[in-house]
Amino acid sequence: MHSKKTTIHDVARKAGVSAATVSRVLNTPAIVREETRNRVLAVVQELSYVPNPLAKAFTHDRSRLVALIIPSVLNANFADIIRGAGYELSTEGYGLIIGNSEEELGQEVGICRLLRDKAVDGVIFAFGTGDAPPVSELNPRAVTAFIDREADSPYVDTFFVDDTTGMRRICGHLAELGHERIGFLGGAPATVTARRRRAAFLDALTGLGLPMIPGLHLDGEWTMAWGREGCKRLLSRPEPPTAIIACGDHLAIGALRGAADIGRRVPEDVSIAGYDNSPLGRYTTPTLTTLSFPNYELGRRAARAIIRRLYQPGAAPLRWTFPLELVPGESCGWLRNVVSRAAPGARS
Amino acid sequence: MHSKKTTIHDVARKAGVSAATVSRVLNTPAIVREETRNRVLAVVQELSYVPNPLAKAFTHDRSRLVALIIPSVLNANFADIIRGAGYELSTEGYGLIIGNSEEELGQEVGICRLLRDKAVDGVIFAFGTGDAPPVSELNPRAVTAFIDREADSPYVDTFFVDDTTGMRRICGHLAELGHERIGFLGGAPATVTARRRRAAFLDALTGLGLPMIPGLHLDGEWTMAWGREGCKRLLSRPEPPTAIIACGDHLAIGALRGAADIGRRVPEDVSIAGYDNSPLGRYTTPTLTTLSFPNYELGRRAARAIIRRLYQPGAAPLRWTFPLELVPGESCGWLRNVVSRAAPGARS
DNA sequence: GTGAAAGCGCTAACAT
DNA sequence: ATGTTAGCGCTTTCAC
Repeated sequence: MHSKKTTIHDVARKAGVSAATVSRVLNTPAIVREETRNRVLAVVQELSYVPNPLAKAFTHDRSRLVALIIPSVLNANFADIIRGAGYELSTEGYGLIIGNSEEELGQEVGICRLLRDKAVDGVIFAFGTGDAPPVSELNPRAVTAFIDREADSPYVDTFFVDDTTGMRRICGHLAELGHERIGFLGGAPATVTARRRRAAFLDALTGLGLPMIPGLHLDGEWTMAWGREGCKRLLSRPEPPTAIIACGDHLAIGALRGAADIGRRVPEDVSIAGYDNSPLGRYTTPTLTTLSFPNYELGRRAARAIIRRLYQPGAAPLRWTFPLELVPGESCGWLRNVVSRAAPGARS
Repeated sequence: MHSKKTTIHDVARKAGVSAATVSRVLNTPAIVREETRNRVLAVVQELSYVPNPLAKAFTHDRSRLVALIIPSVLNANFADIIRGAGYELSTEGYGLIIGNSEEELGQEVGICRLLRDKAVDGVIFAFGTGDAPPVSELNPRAVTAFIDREADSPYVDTFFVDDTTGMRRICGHLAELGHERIGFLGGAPATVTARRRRAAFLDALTGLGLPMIPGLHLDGEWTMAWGREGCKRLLSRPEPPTAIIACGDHLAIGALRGAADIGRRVPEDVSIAGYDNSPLGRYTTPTLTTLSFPNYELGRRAARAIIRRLYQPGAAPLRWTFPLELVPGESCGWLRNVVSRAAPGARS
């Protein structure tokens, strides 16, 4: 049990040099004479000296900590963002703090306060509410980056996915399969993500000349439970949709279950499409037709952007939009199968 | 644009007091005269002064940061541990750093090095490899807690789940349903968790007087892919098991898919049980018979333990074992259905 | 190339 | 009840 931690002065004394020299050996080895350097290094080794990170952080006024605020750690997609950001940050010697907002602005405020007390160097806001993130609660020095969320100031980097094209791909796919009555399961309307996807969906419908049936477009929450419930609601209508787009894989998985609850088979009775290419979608039965979603990449890019901006505060703001590609699965099928089977009411 | 951050001295000067008094107002308000206090508080407000957290951390020699090292953020169970720990920590003003070990000891070493540079106050090791965690790489002052992993030193708190009873419950359930040929899909044998669950399974078999058929007990990895593959392997045997226990819900979900791949129905053709009560198991079709698993609670308790030990370094080590209860789902059914294999008659 | 000294912002004795 | 002083461990001028 060491009575005291060894400091730079202990090393200096033992090596017969000044603390400044030890510091130089450790930080800018090139500028110190080789002989001195080796001597110091030997003592460092011998005493197994490790510079006090807290003191370093203090003198540098940098914690080398970056936070990622996401609506939920339970969603496998967000988990991939964590992975991407974590990978990028750790290779640069940065630590990653996770903030779980549960989609509430209040929580975000609390998290930001906490982060201020942790002196994080940067914050990535991913998805979340439509409200402006409470950056004012942050350490003013902290730089920010946004994922699928609009920035409220210049000099922040933003990363989006191309929902417009993505929705067009999914809708186009369903249209090719003969579907016209397409239901839509939306996320929490309080989130920009949900609003944007909904708008993109309607846009795609129009672009493809498909009928617009507002009663088939439901808003909800970002939970599997809602996917299940919403799906049942849609399928229980007198004129149910023949295909349903759930604008998130979690919703889609819930929808799959909802269909099963009321004895509808997918895709024989109804086609169901997801949105974020969750790894889970490869294991459901049927597998999910969905959209490739660059979660890992989004996390990496946002982390990169933070680090970059830490070193070049005035760098031009990045604004990146990732494409979304169709990932065909078994959950969407031809309309004729539905027609031959479904009984209820007339068709439009 | 502030040319400089306002410090405690700025506040002191403006309020006509010493820095020490400002510090007292902020930290131990009770001991300063009300009038002075109010005056200082007013200035704090006016200058919107926020104490430099880095300086605080430095002087206190405490970062108020705790790390959680888990094998994967992609697993919904681990996510619940994150949630539990995050909740507990944030209410105490602690930040949570996530370390993703991907089950590799090498990664753990790297993470611990990183954490040392972040001067974390405590580390929770959850699951992971069977090797001793590289605590030596940590800041020696950091306290530790372990989840489902054996501690290598006294004075650390450990949290386990009662695999023995848990496995007995599952096996007992299957036995009641008439199953005797029970297959087992294990996790990565390098992890203690996998080894313990396997041992508990064999133990349960013996306890129930069920036949021990080693060929039906497979080791693998902690992935859905392995669950799928392993399941197919078991079911393709000349004498396949009538029930399979996957010792993790991810494995079980993979197994469900594996059964579907080769056209076996669950539970009509084969029963499949999971292990960690993942929320996903409620949404699969069929829903998973599994074991309640106190992930959130494990995270909370471990975080609590860390905080406690931070304040009482010499506290007696905690060793807690959580019970595991059966969570019946649709994925396990009566043996007679398997035997007859014709009509899907009664369901359990 | 290296040392001396100042200082980052805060807190904790010690005085008063 | 409040002010003074002395660090915490490191980096960084500025001399030499």
